[in-house]
Amino acid sequence: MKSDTISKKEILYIAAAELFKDKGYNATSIRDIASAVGLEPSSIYSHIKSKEDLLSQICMDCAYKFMEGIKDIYFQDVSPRKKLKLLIALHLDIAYSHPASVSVFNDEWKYLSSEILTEFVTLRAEYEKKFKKILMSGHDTGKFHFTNIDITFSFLIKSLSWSYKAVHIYPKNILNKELTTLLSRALNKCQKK
Amino acid sequence: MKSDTISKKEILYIAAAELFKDKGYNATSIRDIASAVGLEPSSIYSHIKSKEDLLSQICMDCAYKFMEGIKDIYFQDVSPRKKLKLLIALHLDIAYSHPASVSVFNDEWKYLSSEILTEFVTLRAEYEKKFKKILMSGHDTGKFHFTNIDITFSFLIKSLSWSYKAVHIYPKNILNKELTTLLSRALNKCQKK
DNA sequence: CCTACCGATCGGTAGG
DNA sequence: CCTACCGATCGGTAGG
Repeated sequence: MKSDTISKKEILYIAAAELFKDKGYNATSIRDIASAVGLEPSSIYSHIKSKEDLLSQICMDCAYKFMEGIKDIYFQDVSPRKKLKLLIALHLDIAYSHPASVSVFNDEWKYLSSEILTEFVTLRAEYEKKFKKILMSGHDTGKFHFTNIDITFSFLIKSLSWSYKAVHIYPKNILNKELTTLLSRALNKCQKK
Repeated sequence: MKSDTISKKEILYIAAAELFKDKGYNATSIRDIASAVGLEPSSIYSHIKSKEDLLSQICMDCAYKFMEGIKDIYFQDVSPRKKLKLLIALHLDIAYSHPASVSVFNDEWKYLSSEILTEFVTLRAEYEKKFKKILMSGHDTGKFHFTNIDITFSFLIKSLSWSYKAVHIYPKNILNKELTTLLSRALNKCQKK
């Protein structure tokens, strides 16, 4: 059955993500990928049409996972504080289930060629817009405290985007708890006693 | 005079940092660097001995700037909270004065070859150790609140390390103020009213 | 600092 | 999926 076999293309995809993460996209050759999956270099091209195909699939898959995740959160009828917690969980869920892909998504997307790059950047801009709207709704209701929305967004995204590196060090729930505490407090104004 | 001339080597260094930042180390060719400074590719080798020489100079210069900066802060007789503020200022000072180098330092160091890589990683480990000691001294005196020192360190470092991207967007003092507020609050336990 | 050039490696194709 | 191979580009050297 389709659903319980893993295609050669998927094997290539997984091997490529791992290699791109470790060596970087440009330093990874088709020959590296071929030998990782036990094929001759030219045989790769029976399954993909170019090296960049692998990169764009990895990056776009991740981008769509984040988009779907934030859309779901965005339209839920819960408080901004709860939405922030869901966003943290979203980043950790994706990072912990696909750490190599997230690494490539974070660090190698800039090597996408123009067509796909445009699509990627557009998606990322939509994500940023939704994320900022959630932050602003918390800001306007006095739940979140910050001055500059752009700085605050960049700060939060960078705080979340290294989490794929923690996959083999801490269980997800430990990281989730600590980051949730740190980030919630960061946006929370302290009452002076 | 030596002090008011800028050597060809320094020109190469600056051009390389800019190109490595924009295209990545592996995607930047000696020919790219040569044409950026108006030389023939082979002439580069009158000033440097290899392409990796440029990368290692950029990365190690940055690494030593951070080391010197943290040593100075570490031995000052001020509170942990003040030291954290000085650390934020250190990261912003270096990022704002050498944004391209900091970008390369952050993202391209992994392409250093083994000898220099070892030196780099050692320096970074020392930096991390000092940074964590500052955090722990605040923790032990009840000034900083966190559970996991490693997660908290990674969180802070990542929060600071994107600042080179902000150089052409916000004045340094704006970014400093916002980050100082966010990060101070992140480590600060809120008194319930 | 240049002209001329080298061996190695790259992504990818032809043909079966 | 393989053998055989291609043109392009790479970092770097020789020699002046």
